[in-house]
Parts: sequence; C-alpha cells; structure tokens
Amino acid sequence: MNLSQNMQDYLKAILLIGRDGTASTSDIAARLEVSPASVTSMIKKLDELKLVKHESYRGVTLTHAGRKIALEILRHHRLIETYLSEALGYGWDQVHEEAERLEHHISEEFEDRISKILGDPQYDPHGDPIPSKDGRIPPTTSERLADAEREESVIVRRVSSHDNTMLRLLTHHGIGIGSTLRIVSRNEDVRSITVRHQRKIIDLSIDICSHIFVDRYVGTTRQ
Amino acid sequence: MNLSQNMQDYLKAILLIGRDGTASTSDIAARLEVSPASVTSMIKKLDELKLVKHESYRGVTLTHAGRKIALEILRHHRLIETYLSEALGYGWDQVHEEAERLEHHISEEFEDRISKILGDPQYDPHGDPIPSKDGRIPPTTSERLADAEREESVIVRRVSSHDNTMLRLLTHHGIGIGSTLRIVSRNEDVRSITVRHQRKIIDLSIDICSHIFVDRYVGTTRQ
DNA sequence: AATATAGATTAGACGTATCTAAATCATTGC
DNA sequence: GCAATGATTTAGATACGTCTAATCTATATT
Repeated sequence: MNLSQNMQDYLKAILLIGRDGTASTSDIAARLEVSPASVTSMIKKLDELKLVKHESYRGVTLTHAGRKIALEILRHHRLIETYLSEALGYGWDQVHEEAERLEHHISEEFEDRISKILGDPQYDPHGDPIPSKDGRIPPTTSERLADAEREESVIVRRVSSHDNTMLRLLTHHGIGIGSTLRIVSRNEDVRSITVRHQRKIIDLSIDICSHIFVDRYVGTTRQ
Repeated sequence: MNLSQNMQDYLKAILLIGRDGTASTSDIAARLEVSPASVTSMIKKLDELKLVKHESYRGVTLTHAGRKIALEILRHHRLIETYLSEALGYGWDQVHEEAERLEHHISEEFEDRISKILGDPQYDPHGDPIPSKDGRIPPTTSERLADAEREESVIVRRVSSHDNTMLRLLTHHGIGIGSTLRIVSRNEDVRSITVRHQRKIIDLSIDICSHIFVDRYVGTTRQ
C-alpha cells in the first residue's frame, strides 16, 4: 500500500481533528488549507481505498487501516520532532515545520533507530503523545490552563500549538513542559491570567492559556 | 526558486553524469529510469527556467544557477549519508536509499546542524566528496583498483557504487574506505584481481575493482 | 412546514510528470 | 553521398491533486 504524501496528510488530519472520530469536509479543508472541493475529491479516493468511510454530507471517519496509517505518520512526526530537539538542538518552536516534511520520507529503519536512540520516548517536545509502534497513544491531560482557578498550582504538560510566536513567548518567560505555575489571578475583563513562575509574575492571554494543558499540582509529577 | 523534487533529481543527474559537463537525453533517462521522452520534456522546462542549456539533439549542460542547485542537493545527499552512518549507525550499504529520499526535504537549518555535528566532513561513507556550502568539491582520486599493477600497494579511497550486494561483499571481507590492499596478482583470463588485505587473500572481480578508487601507497595517508 | 443559510458535492478546468507511438535528426558505414 | 541506425523530439494520452463556479443537501429559524 503506497500512499501519496497528500493522502497521508489527509489521513493524519482526520485523525487529529478528533470530533469523536468524525471529521467534516470543512474541518479538513481548514486544516490542510485546501478548498472543500479538493477535500471531497480526495475523500472519495480514500473511501475507495477503504481507508476512510464517507457518508455524503455527514462526514468522514477513519477505517482501521486508515487509522493505522495515520498513527504511523503521527508517530513519525512526533519522533522526528523529539529527535530534532534532543539530538540536533532545535528549539521547540523550530521542530514542527521540519517534521512536517520529513515525516513522509523516513523509512521504518530510521524510525526505529531514532526511537531507540531517544529511549523510546512517549511525548514530543510539545508534550504531545507519540503513538507506539502498535498504535497505542500514551495518556494526556485535557485540563486547560485557561480553566484553572486562582490560587491553584499546575504543571505544564502540553502546549498544543505550533504557532512559533506563542512558543517563543513561553520560552522567553522560561516556561516549558514540566514548568510549575501558580495562578495569581484571573483577569476576565482583559481576558488574561496572571501566573507566578519561578518568582516571576507573568501575564498570559486566555488565548495562549487555552493551548496550555496542565496537571493540577498535587506534590508528585509524571515523568 | 521553488523546484519540484523531480526537477532537483534531473539537475543532480546531469551534474553526476560528468561527460565534461554535457549529458545526453539517454544518459539522464537511464539514470533516472524514465523514458527519453520524459527527459526531453523536463529538459525543456528546466531550459525555460534557465537552469540548463539545451541544444536540440546535442545534449544539455547546467547553467551556473542549475549547477548551484544540483550541488546543494548533492551536498544534502552526502551529508545525510554521512550522518546516517556516523550518528545513527547505518551501514554504508544502507545509507543511499534513505538519503535519496531525504535530500529533497531537509532545510538549510538541518543541513547546517548535521554538518557541524559531523565536523564539516569532506567525504561521505563511500568516499565521495561532499560539496561545500559554496559549491567547492573536495579532491578525489580517479585511479581505479582495476588498473593497479601486481605488487603495488594501494589505499581504498572511494567506492563509486550504490549496489548493496557489492558493498556488503566488501564489508564481508573487511574492506572499507582507508583499507590498504596489496595486489597479489592480476588474473586477466578470469577477469579478476587477487589482493591481500590484513593477511587474507581475496579475489575481486574486475567489475568490482573498477568501482574502487585508490591512492598508490607511498607511506603517507590522506585523512 | 417553508425557507434561509451553511456546508458539501459536482462539473469542468489547469499544471505537473509521466508514458507510448510516431516522426525527425545526426552519424557512421559503405 | 546516401542509406541505415540509433538517439532525440513531438504528439497525444493518462493520473494526480488542485482550483473556481455552480448546484445540491441538511438543518435551523420562524
């Protein structure tokens, strides 16, 4: 089964859209930055290949075979991001674009070797889970910093954005995966949250906070 | 200037064909395993982009701009091969295919980082020269083991083949880049050369020997 | 229940890269 | 100097992935 890079991208997009397994044409179009018409025609081909199930006007879901391929590409992506970060010294704001291209072109050999060198990591530099070879996805928090209460302490587990500016802003404040933050105040009027991080007081927009996933701090940490 | 992967492959092929700068349609077709007709139509496009100069029925040469791109791709290829070999533990018989795909998809950032990590190497795992960023090609020998005389001693500098079987055969005999060989006899009748390598007597076909480039041994070695 | 609207699909086109078959050119042998 | 041969180019077709414009469907509103 040799799929084009584009087909792989469609499958990955459908996987990542989530919506309890179903993706709409416009979801996919927005994500891949193509027209809805292009999505429809590609969906048709993927349906014929039994990689997705398409119900006209109702959305599309991955079949088992399609999901398997999507997970493999996602694994490639996140392993590559991790490798770029750990082995080549890339910043977490630089890894996405490079991985986006390379994910389609590495061999299984390459995948296995970098995974092994990295110690078979379960999370990438953004805290996103790396699917295992057999398609299992490590657990993740779905609590958003945006929903945290005043006086709470949280640990940053995942930043679900590939927006370089946002990532660099966090880096600038010294905030990364594993950072502990204390919520000083919620400023609903200006749509921001003030946090304390290593003695520094930082004001983060709700927009940013909704991309930051956290564990409530309870004295233990997940490695 | 955003070139398709295919266009890059054509430029690289023209560069590698050598023939004092000129490549014929059939040379390129053979190398890329496409029909001569496909080559003609691609050449036409590259000519319009001023990347090659095409004289109908007479062959094609790279322009300065085209050569620059071809050298960049070649640099990618050989750096990647070197990286796979040095950092990821690939054998020299495994690196070509992987590099062939990846060379089109790495960023300049990636190129720079792996080059630096490797100490800006000048030769890849097969001994082929890695073009520098400014397009210079390190020197190489053009003396073939196939032309060496009885009683001579030589040092293997380059193996100009990506044939896995051939490379594995050499590995099996412990022969690699830098190996010293003594020519025991030339066996013109059976088209082979017998060499001594670390006390072992090895019989190599002329076919293989014509892919092995050597320095005559004069007591000093090139690093 | 009828209609307005948002979303999805179809129709028809374009650009890229490939192919086969047919035609053309260049060279070499006689 | 011409014919034969081999290489090259042209012509016309196919497959892929994209687009815009037009049409159709589902659903929410009144």
